[in-house]
Amino acid sequence: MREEEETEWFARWEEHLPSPEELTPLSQTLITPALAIAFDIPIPADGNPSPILSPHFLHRPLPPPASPHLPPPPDFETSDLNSASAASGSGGGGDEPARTLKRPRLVWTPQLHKRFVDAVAHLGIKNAVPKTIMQLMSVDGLTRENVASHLQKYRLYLKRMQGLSTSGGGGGGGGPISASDAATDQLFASAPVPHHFLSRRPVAGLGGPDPFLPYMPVTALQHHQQITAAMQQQQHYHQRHLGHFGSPTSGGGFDHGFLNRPAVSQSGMHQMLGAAPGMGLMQLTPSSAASFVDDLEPARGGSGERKVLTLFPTGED
DNA sequence: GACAGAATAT
DNA sequence: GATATTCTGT
Repeated sequence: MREEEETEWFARWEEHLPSPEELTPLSQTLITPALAIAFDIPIPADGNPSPILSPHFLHRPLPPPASPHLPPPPDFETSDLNSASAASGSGGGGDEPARTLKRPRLVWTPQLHKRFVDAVAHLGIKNAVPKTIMQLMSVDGLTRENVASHLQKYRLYLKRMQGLSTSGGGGGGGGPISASDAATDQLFASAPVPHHFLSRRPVAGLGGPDPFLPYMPVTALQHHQQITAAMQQQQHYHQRHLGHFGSPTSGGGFDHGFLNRPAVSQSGMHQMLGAAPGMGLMQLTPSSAASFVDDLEPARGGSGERKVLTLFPTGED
């Protein structure tokens, strides 16, 4: 029956949820040492180098950059990043420090989005407001603005989904959530939308007994394994190149064998980003080194100075 | 003044 | 298109 299905997907989805421990921090400072020096920004070994992020990793025994888990990103050409950022980097000088201090663009990875959805689910769509969501997510460096922005988009997505399932129009026929091939859908599809989100409220006839699914507290979820999430992220990016999402059957699709591998020690990664001056991209990346390589892929080389920031759940909320 | 949500900009 | 920033209402 339907319920069983939901229970099933939920159970599976849950497995993919990142746990704070797995996700643990690894991030990078957004300000490279060079920049820090250039702009006289203090970088305490055990403190906050910048107001941008709270670098747990900073006082964390950072694994050597030569970590076996950190193979040189094939697609990621440091030189490109460097040169690209050179204009805005310390060398470019053209950019003001203010720019450097500017909060970098956050990339909502599937993992991060999962946390987001999870939080929203727990709060209930009605109580899900940026601040609360942010707190529930417990992601270091994540701001209310980040969440608000994402929430805005998420709502639009939900609305769209509702429209599809409600008006029965769109190819949604099969289920409530028929992932389209839009990038957005891929991301959002990576974290199932609780069905009750899609149902426009207890409509007569639907008779949803509970507006809520039995979501377990985030804290509980956090204890789950999540290596899979890392994989999904990787796949997410692969998909962008290879084509589509739902091809678990194909050898290259879902390789659960890989997913089920013992969690890679989160101990080290992301330092590399720090090595890319001018790169302010921030990504919440789970500890799996396996995924970070792909993560680094410059989502958009066009703009030249896109920045990514790596965030991570702190779990200390 | 803080926050949420929407609109607009990058 | 994704995310940030700004604007407006509460």
